[in-house]
Amino acid sequence: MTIGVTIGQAAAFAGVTIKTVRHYHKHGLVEEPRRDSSGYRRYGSAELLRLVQVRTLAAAGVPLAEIGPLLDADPERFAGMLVDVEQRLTDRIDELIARRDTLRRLAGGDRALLPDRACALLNRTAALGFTAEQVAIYRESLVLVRALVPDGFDAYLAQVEDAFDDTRFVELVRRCWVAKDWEPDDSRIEELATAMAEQFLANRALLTVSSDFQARIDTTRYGLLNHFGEDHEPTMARLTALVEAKLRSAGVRIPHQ
Amino acid sequence: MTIGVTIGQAAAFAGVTIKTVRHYHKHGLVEEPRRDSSGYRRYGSAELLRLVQVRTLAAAGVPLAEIGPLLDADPERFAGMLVDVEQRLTDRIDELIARRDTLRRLAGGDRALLPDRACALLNRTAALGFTAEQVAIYRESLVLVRALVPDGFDAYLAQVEDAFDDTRFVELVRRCWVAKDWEPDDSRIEELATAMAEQFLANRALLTVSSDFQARIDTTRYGLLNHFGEDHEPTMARLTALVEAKLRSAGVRIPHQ
DNA sequence: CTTGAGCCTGACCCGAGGTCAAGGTGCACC
DNA sequence: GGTGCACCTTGACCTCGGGTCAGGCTCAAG
Repeated sequence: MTIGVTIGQAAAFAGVTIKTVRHYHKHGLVEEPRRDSSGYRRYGSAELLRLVQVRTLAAAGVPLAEIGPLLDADPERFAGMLVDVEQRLTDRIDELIARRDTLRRLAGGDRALLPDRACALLNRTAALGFTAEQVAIYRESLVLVRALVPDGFDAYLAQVEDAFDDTRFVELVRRCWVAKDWEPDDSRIEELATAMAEQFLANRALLTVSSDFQARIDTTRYGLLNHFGEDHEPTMARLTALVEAKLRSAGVRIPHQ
Repeated sequence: MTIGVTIGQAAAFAGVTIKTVRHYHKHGLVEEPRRDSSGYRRYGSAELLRLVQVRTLAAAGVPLAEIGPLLDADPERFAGMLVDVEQRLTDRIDELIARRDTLRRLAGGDRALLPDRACALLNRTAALGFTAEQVAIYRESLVLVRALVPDGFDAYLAQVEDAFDDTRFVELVRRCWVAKDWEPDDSRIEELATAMAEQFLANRALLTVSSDFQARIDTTRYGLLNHFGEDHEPTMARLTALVEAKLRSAGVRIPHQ
């Protein structure tokens, strides 16, 4: 009567492959069992127990290099470490659940990149009558701002929400979008810049940015005026410059460049 | 005004390392963004979106090689594949939860190797007055039987549970254990073998093994008589041989060797 | 003008196994 | 007593998803 089970049976019992069992032997996690007359490994319950222990810990995400010392530690320490391993496992489970939620957002474009609050803002922008292109550009600016200043993003959103409550300001922004297609030397630009600056000064909340935000956004532009492509939009560049100049001369500190 | 965010900001936004972003570029998962005048990569919202998509799928366990085709598929197929990915993720979560439960069993030896039902059986064995050593040997036999014949294990347990209800049988088994220390030619062995065979014949249920079990256990011994170390226990070997002979002459089919 | 952080490429390294090759064993069936 | 066929042996190399290191460039601040 040959005593003990073969490597295949041991592997099946522990729920791993034969190769994995040999891997564990090679790394000293499970001692090599005795061999039968033909050189086959023969596993007894002690080795099976060890194998199940190793596999369970490995499957829980414990690196192989840590498993040996862990299993060889005295029972007290072992129990303590088990609690730790369980905690790590729980964290991983929670993370996977979070990933699954993110995955669901993936189906609907924006929601993968922006929090619900920002998506709501985009919807509001659309409802205010801005064109699809305008909304898309604004969306891009939101994504980039969030990437640039993750910590200040919530404060930024709050400021924009406030701005949207200022109907005169919204109207001016709409006119700025129209101005995009004017010639850079159109005389109405001067007029629009004056109105814009006055509105900013009348509602100073539009200008306040958190110090955190301010500190890091120097190279970027503030509020709704911030948008890329200015290189290709000389009219907008001129409008922005005029508004900035007017605000500065009214004593508002605005970073240059 | 430099447009777009740097690789570090993009990586932080997506929650990966810089190295990982470059890895994705190298494998064509995220297109290389344009570079600024100094050769730095500059990411726009399109690349950020793609990056978040890739990271989300990768974190959900989708192999990198599958992610490209998946994201480039038309929206309908994409949605379908997302469901599939989500299913895989759910499976993994469930598996991790199961692992966590197994981990808890690791603290208490037996429970990592044997189902609760088998542990209960061991406790019952102990309560019936068998010594700790006897219980330990029986435990080992249970583990090995489970490793050898995983599918037949439940049926085997059921049979043993029945056997334990047969008080005369239990008494005989206890006497067998005592016999272990007798000389191989002790005359009481003959007597004991006769009693054992009679009991088997009186309660045929003790002999029935599921065909599934039977088919694969030929090289092993049946029921409680099955235990290793017979090589070192000539007395037990003789007892077993006598019982088998008596059963065979009574017409019971027992595999040889 | 230096300092420190961030970026560039490229080559090699790592964990946890998987794959392939070339051969020995055990057993059932003809 | 062959002959499959599944299973076992060792050893060398491969894979995936990155990490690490080296050597050099760029940028903003003090």
